[in-house]
Amino acid sequence: MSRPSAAAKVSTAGHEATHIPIQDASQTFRVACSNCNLRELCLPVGLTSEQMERVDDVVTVRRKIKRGGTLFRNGEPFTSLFAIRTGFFKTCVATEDGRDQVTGFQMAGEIIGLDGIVHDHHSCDAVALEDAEVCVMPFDRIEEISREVNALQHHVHKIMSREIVREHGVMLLLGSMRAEERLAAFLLNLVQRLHARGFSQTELVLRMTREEIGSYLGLKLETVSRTFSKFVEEGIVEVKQRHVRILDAEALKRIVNSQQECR
Amino acid sequence: MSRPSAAAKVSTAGHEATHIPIQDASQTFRVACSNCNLRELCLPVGLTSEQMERVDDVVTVRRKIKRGGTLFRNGEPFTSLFAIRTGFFKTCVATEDGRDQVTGFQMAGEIIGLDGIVHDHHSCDAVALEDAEVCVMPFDRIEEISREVNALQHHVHKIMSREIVREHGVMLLLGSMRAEERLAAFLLNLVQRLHARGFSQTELVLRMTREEIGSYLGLKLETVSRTFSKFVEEGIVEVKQRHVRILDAEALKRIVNSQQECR
DNA sequence: CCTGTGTCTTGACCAAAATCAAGAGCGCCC
DNA sequence: GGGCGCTCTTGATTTTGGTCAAGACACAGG
Repeated sequence: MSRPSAAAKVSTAGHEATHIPIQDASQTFRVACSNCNLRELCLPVGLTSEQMERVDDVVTVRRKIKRGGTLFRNGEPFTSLFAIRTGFFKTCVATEDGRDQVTGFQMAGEIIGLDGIVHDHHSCDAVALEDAEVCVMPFDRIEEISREVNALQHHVHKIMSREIVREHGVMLLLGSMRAEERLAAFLLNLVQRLHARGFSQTELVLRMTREEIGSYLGLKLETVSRTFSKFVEEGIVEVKQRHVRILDAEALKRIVNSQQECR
Repeated sequence: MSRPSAAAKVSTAGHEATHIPIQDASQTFRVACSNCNLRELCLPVGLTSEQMERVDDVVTVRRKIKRGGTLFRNGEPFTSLFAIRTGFFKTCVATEDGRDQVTGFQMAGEIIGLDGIVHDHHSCDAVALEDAEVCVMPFDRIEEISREVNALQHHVHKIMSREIVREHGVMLLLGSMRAEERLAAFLLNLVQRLHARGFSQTELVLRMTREEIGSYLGLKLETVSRTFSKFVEEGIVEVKQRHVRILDAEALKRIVNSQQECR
């Protein structure tokens, strides 16, 4: 089915709650957050079992999306948020004249669809970059239950605030960093999020093309490619197509926060 | 006190609820949203008077900030959201190495402080660009009351979603537009928001420096200045320091969504 | 009124990234 | 297994916007 791939093989167990049981996805019929290995990513911690029961009702069904398929599209009515169970998504917005901008890459445990709340319609596309499965959470139900379970209410607020803060970071990146800094920041961010999910701290498989990375980082694909090559030359990373091994994370960190010294 | 200035003089009345009573600010002692001329910007519409009474309790006090002063700073504990009553703010984030990025400009009726929810601490600075007054809304109280008043709950969600969508737009701007497009989009956005508040559709007074505009748009101040000059040469705007008169809004719109045709 | 400071404009030059182009590598489908 | 996409890499060239520098302008404070 889906492929845990190189990165998954080197996963360093440990975090019991962040280990992703990709194979189980299709076998799980009981849709219950309380049983879900990702619950510590999606849900508030420290719920009583009563509260947990209420929260279980937030997820109605699951939905599978094939690679290349869309979870939702700009303009479609908004009804639900989605928690990613497996797979990898990109979200992107477009101008009238056809240019588009990847606004984020989302992985297991992350919540997608928040853009739709304000106008009752989605304002971006969510595209699966690999076969994926999501938990469908009707938003009116989220609102209903979060009136009863304070921890859920606060958790929803936090998720939205987190997204706002993340986007601040992207604005900083797009507004004031050079190509190398952007790519370094991107790699560090990806590997950090993967690591939090039990994958390697040093190896990753990119699920997106150079063009998609470029779109996210405000660069052309050629620049992304050249910058990868530069990092390889400098011995900072190894790159074989979409497989990336980080040899010198410190160097990447140095690149990110110190444009001054380099010039 | 604060200055309505050129832009205010040409304001085209009409919208009764969006007319800003700058002079009244300091005279108002009863802190009540129900009396506030900005309530249609801050609050859900169609509340019953009972609900309105509950919602009035969201705002505890008002706070004045002098030009140049900060409403909150990166790292400070988060307790409240703020509704801007009068004045104009910028929010900005910074990297360790000192670069900073303006993430937004906020005006009357807009809500500020959402970044603080996720970590109980603010992650950006909010600086007043002119003397300002805000309504302080303790967040625990917002959560409490929004459990009782569904419309408020949904409104809070919408405000956060709106911010997320706005930031998507900024990412699109930073990631894929050229200098002229960025500045054109910026001017159109500003004037549109001012117009919604009863000000002119064609005249505005910039409350921020060229450098701050540049930071927001991912450009250097010289580029902002040059781009203004270019627009002036082309007869699209008139610029006298911070006074801007838009002569040809259509031209600005054309610049924003059509990099293709121009080249 | 004058001076000083912060802000803005403009010019000359430079560097980073975009563009255009060619070709290599890989994987998918027949 | 072979051939056709698509993706990626790399080079040459152009363009955009950044950098450095000088001076103009406007406003606040003495």
